[in-house]
Amino acid sequence: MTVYDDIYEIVRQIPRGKVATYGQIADLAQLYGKARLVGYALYRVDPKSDIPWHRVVNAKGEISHSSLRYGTDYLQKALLEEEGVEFSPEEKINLRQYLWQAPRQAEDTH
DNA sequence: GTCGTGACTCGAT
DNA sequence: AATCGAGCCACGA
Repeated sequence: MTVYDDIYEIVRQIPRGKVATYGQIADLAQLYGKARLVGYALYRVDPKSDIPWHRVVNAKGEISHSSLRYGTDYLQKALLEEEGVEFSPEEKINLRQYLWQAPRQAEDTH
């Protein structure tokens, strides 16, 4: 059991057509201020996994990626568009509209 | 064992 | 509004 498992669980809870930021996920995982771990966790995950990694974007609403890995930037944008998420001319997402409103006290379900 | 880097975020200038 | 720097933890060399 690692902190990554919590991150994965949270990412899986992101509803279709919504997006979440690294910082938000980190907060839900009780990792406030450690958003980099979230990015690292998603870096470790494979596109074929059950985790909707494409619904995770940075705080600016843009698609972030390390390097030219699998062209995941385009894939992510395509997947989000299929879910109904619109991109600005600058290829940004309007977080005011599409940001996932995480359930209150998600980290303390018991 | 140390050192550097990374799908990030925030506060201050 | 945009840019710079510091902070956080895990992993690879």
